[in-house]
Amino acid sequence: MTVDAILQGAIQVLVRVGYERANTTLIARAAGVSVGSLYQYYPNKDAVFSALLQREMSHVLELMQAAAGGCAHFAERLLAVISTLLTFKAQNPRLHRVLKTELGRIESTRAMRRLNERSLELVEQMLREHGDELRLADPARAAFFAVNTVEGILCAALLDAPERLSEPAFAHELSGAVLAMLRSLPQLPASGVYSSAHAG
Amino acid sequence: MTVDAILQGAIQVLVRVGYERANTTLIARAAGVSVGSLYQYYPNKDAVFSALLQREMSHVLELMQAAAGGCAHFAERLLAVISTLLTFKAQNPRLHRVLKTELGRIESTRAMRRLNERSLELVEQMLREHGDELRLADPARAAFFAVNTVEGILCAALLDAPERLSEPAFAHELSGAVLAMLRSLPQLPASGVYSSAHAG
Amino acid sequence: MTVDAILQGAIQVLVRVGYERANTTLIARAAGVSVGSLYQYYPNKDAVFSALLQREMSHVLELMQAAAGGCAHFAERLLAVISTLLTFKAQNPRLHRVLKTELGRIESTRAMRRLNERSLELVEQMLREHGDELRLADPARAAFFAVNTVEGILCAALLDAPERLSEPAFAHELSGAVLAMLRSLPQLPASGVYSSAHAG
Amino acid sequence: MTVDAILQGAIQVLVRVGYERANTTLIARAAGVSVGSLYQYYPNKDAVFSALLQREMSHVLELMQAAAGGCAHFAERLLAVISTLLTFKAQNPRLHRVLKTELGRIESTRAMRRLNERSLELVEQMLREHGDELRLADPARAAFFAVNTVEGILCAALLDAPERLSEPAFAHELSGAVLAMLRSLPQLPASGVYSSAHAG
DNA sequence: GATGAATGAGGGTTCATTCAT
DNA sequence: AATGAATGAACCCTCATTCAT
Repeated sequence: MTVDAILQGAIQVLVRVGYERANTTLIARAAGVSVGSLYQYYPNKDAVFSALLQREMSHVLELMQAAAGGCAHFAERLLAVISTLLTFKAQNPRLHRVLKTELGRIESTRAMRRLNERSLELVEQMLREHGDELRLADPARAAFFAVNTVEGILCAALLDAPERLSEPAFAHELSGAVLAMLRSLPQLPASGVYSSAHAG
Repeated sequence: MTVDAILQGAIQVLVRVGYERANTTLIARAAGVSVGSLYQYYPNKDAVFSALLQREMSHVLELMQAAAGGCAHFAERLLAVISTLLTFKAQNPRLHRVLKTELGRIESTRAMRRLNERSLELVEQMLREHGDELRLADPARAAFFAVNTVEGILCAALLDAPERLSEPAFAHELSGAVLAMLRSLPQLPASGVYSSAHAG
Repeated sequence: MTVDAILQGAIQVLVRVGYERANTTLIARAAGVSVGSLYQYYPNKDAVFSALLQREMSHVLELMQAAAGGCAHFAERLLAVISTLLTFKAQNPRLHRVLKTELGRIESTRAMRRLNERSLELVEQMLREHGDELRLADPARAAFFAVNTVEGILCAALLDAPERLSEPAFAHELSGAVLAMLRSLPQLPASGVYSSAHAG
Repeated sequence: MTVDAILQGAIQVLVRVGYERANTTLIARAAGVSVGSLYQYYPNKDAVFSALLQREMSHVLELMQAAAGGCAHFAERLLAVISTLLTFKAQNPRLHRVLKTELGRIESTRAMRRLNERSLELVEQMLREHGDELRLADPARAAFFAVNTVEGILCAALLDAPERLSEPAFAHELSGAVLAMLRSLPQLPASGVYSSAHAG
């Protein structure tokens, strides 16, 4: 309850004044609690931002996971996942811009690393599930490329044109680009049966 | 002279302790000058980081521009440019990681915006010069995708595996991926044959 | 409580080292609080001095107002008010010398201006209440002359001979001088006789 | 030459930014010389302001002394002296406001004390020269009252209505007020001859 | 004599954190 | 558990002064 209020306060403050000017008093005030309470739930300032970052990431990861279900083809699934991601960030672009561009130091926290890995794994998992269709030689590497391509373009969009983030056209464009990229990556050698068939 | 020493000091400090813990005294000390001198050349702390960021970006932009010359085909050129970029950042990955991930607020400086635009323009220019080969419907948009794909992947590599940054294989992989992405983007309607057909 | 301690600290420091050498650390130390506390109650250093100046002025204004009551004739009243003022400043001449001679810039604060006006108004009011006796053509102007004459002489006395400030002879001298000055200022045209003559 | 340029620079800076923000670099720049040169002629910053204050005071004292000559009656002389003073300060009211209200600490310099005394002596001398007319029991005390009355009113006028400083009406008003004050001060007992004549 | 870059002590201010209530 | 006043280390920045050229 209080924990949640604090994270909401942190969001408000980050959006309003940015990371540098965000301080615990401001966050506590925005949360409607006292600084003392803030320190009862979080050991220090960075822990608040770290928790916020983790919550947001976990949340969007779940949304993406949910969106991924119930799609037959990989292209559909990719689009669904990317749309979900863009729609999520479009709900509060200022916040996500700040999280992306001003919280760098925190991102190297161990907990953050694990979450980053989880999102890589989610995508890798997707790629593996469509192994027949994609035939990627190295799904982990492909996931790394796909995830960071999306992150890079999303981050730039957050800065340049946050209002276009939620346009379906953007999601289509982006997922098309990522798909093309994935198809260009090294593929598994043609599987036995088919290749011998061709050879035959 | 002193200006340069200060930027070198800033680099050392950023590498050693990161942005949050970097302070003007530390920078001045690392530069071998006094704080007063630092403030004689830069109006405030952020101006130092801003100047550093600009210098690094300008430098790599020039290197990339030079690398772009003397390549016949687009694929070659793209590879040359990406290799140059990766090689440059690989020279001091810790620095470039910090610049990329902890200096977010500074990046919204006007001067930084202009440099970002310059790099977009450089790539857009490249794409236009190979218009016949690529036939991109919207070179500016394509440049936006290409640049930010590279940035996203580069940034992740800086965090995860800085040592692999300078491997030629990585540059090949990345430039191949970008090329594939570019080829998937909307193309101009076919010309040549049809137009002559119309003309005929 | 803390607020008061800070003002007492400011007084001590002003008396001990003067305005130029007074700094927030010194004031806080003299007040027995931390710098942080000082800044919890005052937005900046000058605000402390401003508050002190205001408090002292408000205080003496009230004392003067009280002293003014219960005097039948203007001469008595003027003497009472001036005696009060001199006695007040004589309690801490070093402080009031510093306040008068080293805090010039602060005096142009809006709050200070208003207090200055209040003291002018107090005197103007006094002059108007004794309109029959004094017959001043321009009480506001007369107040301006009277107040600043007292201020000028008081300020010089604070520098030259603070110990004589509380001597009753000085108050008598000064109030006599001010009274003479007031009587020399332009008067209203004679009334009474003439008006009744007209009426007759 | 350079000395004079520095004082002119100091005036410009005081007028433009006030005492607190006035620094040696600014003064040197305004004077068209280097900081080094400033320190060749003045041992430290305060010495510059002190010299300026002394020069201005000496100058106006000379002007007042000159104006005092060639006046038969005391009233004329007083008016001439006060007019000269007001006219002088009216030439640069901002400067003289700053000198009066922000340079308090410097005014307690020994050199300043001597100049203050000189101006008191000038007036005392005047009062003595018109001894027959004024019959003041204590000319030094009278000078103290007169000088500081003028200073007090002048200082307030400098703050409140600098533009009216040069109006002849103001000088008349002020000199009339001072005259009345002087006439109210304790007088010498009637001299032998006359009093016996009256008595007889 | 003149210059002005360099110095670094000093001071204003902030803010993460604590702890008595 | 909650509060928020108090703390004081830390940091940005200024500027009087020096001194090598």
